Amino acid sequence: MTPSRQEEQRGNLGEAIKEAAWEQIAEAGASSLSLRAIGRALGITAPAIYNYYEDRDALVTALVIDAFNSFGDRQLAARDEFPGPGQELERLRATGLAYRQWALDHPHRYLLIFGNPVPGYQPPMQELLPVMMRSLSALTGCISELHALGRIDLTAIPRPLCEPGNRFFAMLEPADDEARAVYALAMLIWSRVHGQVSLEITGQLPPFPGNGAALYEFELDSIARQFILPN
Amino acid sequence: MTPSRQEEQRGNLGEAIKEAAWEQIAEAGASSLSLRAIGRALGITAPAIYNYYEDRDALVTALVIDAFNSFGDRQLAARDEFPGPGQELERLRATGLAYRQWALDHPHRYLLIFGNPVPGYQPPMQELLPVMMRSLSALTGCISELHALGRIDLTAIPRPLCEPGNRFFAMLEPADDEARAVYALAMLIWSRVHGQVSLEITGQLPPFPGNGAALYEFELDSIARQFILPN
DNA sequence: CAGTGTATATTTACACTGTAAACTTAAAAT
DNA sequence: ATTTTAAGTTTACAGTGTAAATATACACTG
Repeated sequence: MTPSRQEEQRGNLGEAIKEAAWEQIAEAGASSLSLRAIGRALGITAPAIYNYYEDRDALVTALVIDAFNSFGDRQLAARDEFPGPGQELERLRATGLAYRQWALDHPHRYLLIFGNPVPGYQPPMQELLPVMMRSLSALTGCISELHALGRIDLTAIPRPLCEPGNRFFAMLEPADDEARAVYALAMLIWSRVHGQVSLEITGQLPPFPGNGAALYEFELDSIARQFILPN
Repeated sequence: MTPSRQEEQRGNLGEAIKEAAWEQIAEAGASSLSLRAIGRALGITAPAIYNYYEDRDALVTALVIDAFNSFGDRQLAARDEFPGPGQELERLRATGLAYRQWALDHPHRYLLIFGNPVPGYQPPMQELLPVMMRSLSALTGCISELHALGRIDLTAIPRPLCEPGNRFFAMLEPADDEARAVYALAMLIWSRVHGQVSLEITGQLPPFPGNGAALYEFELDSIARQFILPN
């Protein structure tokens, strides 16, 4: 007698549910995620999922955290490709290129964490902030390094207001003026790469030479030229 | 005997359906749009909507077209605030500021036309391309003007590939190299403002001074300094 | 070993969703 | 006056998330 799918999966059903969810998201997008369809794929019924995730939102949160970790891993790995002193610019560029490549590799994960919020889903920031900050630390780290080397002039960068209720309050509150300027520049660079990448993966940009990279590399060069002093 | 809501609406139910849909979208976002809830709000049953829109997608398309027209109206109005010769830079900046302001005024409309695709919705480009091109014409017009005045150097701008199947194929196909470079620069500028605006209205950017405009105006200045030659 | 407790599933049920089909009603056209 | 047509309704079906009650099987305890 062959073991049922249910018995095969026993013990790691929580992970199997996430895997099935990713497969479903890869096919039809993040917001058409069906617990019943996940159950069908795993040979269980939909309410069984409630033993592993409190509700649909909790499952989405688990997926978001996984996505942030996957994204953060790539960001940090790209940064560490150029670990030496004197390679600060290469580090920054590598994280920039990795940003787009990860998004192209996992467009639905990208949209899940950086796109429109899933309807009705309120992200629990307390849970997400650590993985968010880790994933952005590659960029902010590069900026900090370059600033410490005197190669970035932060005086003209607008400072963010530090108002409670904002998504990044817990991140900005303990930061001094310099750190806030670093964050602001990171946000500015992030918004540029996000603009292109989000339009590209949603098919709203025409294709460019070099697997679509020409316009993106133009932007990376623009960022370096505008903000990073030579030498 | 008071006239039923049904009788009140008769004759312009098609418009009333769209209005109810916008109200619903303003409350819960674009993808949680319910035909039955629209019917409830109007005192009709859901299947009656099928007399005005073939299905849910057709209603979404009508909403998208309305949103593009509203957006385009504001873009063109902003451009026309500085109609004189010699005001080309002010025109460009006014369209840039109007871009953000319209998004802040109508965040759900913005996300509907420029954000994640609504799950399962395939936009009919043949219908949408005219209103899309009109709404982008304020920006492309400003760039063309400035280029004609010798104030933009397009040589370094990457040219888009013109491949069928892309969203903008019908727009790029008849354009010559110069027009394609204008489009490419427009896409680049668009991706920058879209990056900031989309992050801002989804609450992923911290607030900045001047009603959040400080970082955005910094970007508009960056665009002008990088691409527009003085005089 | 017997019995109990707990974890994990299922079944059932409810309130939603889009939409297809058949039916009713009222106005317009011949 | 009769027929046609438009624009509603009711009914029905297949799907959704999820709450509540129920069944089952394993682990621990007396």
